[in-house]
Amino acid sequence: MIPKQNFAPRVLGWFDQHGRKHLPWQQNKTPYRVWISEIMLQQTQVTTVIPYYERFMESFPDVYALAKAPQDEVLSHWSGLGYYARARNMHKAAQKLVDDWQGEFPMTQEGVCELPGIGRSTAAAILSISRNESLAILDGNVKRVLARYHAVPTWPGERKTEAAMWELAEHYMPDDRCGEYTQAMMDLGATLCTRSKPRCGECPLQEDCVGLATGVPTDFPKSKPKKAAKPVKTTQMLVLLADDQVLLEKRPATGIWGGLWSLPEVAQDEDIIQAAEQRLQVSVQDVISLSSFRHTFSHYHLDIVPSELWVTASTTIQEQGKYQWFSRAQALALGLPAPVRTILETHQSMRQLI
DNA sequence: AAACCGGGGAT
DNA sequence: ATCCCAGGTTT
Repeated sequence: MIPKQNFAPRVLGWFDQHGRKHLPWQQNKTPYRVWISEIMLQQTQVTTVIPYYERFMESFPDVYALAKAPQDEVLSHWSGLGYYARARNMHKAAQKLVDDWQGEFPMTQEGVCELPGIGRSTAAAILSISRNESLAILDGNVKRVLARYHAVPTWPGERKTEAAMWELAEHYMPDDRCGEYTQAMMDLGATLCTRSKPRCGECPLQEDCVGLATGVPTDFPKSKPKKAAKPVKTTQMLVLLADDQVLLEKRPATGIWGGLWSLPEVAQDEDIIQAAEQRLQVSVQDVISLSSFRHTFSHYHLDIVPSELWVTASTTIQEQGKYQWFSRAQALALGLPAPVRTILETHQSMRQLI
């Protein structure tokens, strides 16, 4: 059992002296007002949120006003905050509160979690701040404070680590002054125990913060392990040959190889003859497997499985714009993705062997 | 350009 | 039940 070490009293003492207590949503702390502030603060800094929050409350002073407002009006009040899905969820949640809960927030955390856009942490924030319930939050700020205080050795994105951190959060949650404690933890993380340059000298937890004792508190929380192994994707590329010409496909302007001419691709598990005959409108006479190879991007490996298809072009697919037949010389003069160029050059030597 | 972020959606 | 992503900002 981890001792409590006066954790909450120290955090609350610091809050009494240094915490922010006059923000708009810290007055008249109804569940509704706290909820709106929490959603806005999930995505945006305090100073930006304040004017949005005040305009929002003026137009939608309670859950009934929000529920009956047209979605467009809600979104226009959100305009500039981004993450519009959260505003839409909020609007839906307001309607649910009115329809199913007589406009009141449910009495339990589980009940509050049923509302769209509200999960365990946000529900705990709403209920602890507005009703002084002893429910712990675990947002990014609290994660950072706890990860440092205990020098948590693993990445909080891991399920086990996250579960352990929820236990810590609950362990330190006091039975009194719950709402203030929630506020205090968020403030501590936001103002002192920041991601870089934490001001440990001013922290109420400095004497027994294990992260600080290591000498490098910013080593915590441990960051997401760098993918040593880049993910591997596989694709099949088709070298369609008809009358000494090869079929290329113009890539969409955006995304990988945007705007370049490339070989037609077929999904890893797809039958290439079927795919070619259906999608490329050719009749396949012969198939030759070429050697597979790996092309590596900054963020993944692409295993390419090329095949040479000897075909007769039955219809006029070349008129569709996206596809075009080229002589090998023409093709090699185009902007081609490096692996495609490799295939076409290799193919030339293959051809001489046949 | 990479990390971060709570919740939702997909698997 | 678990993993991964959308949609942004911050470092």
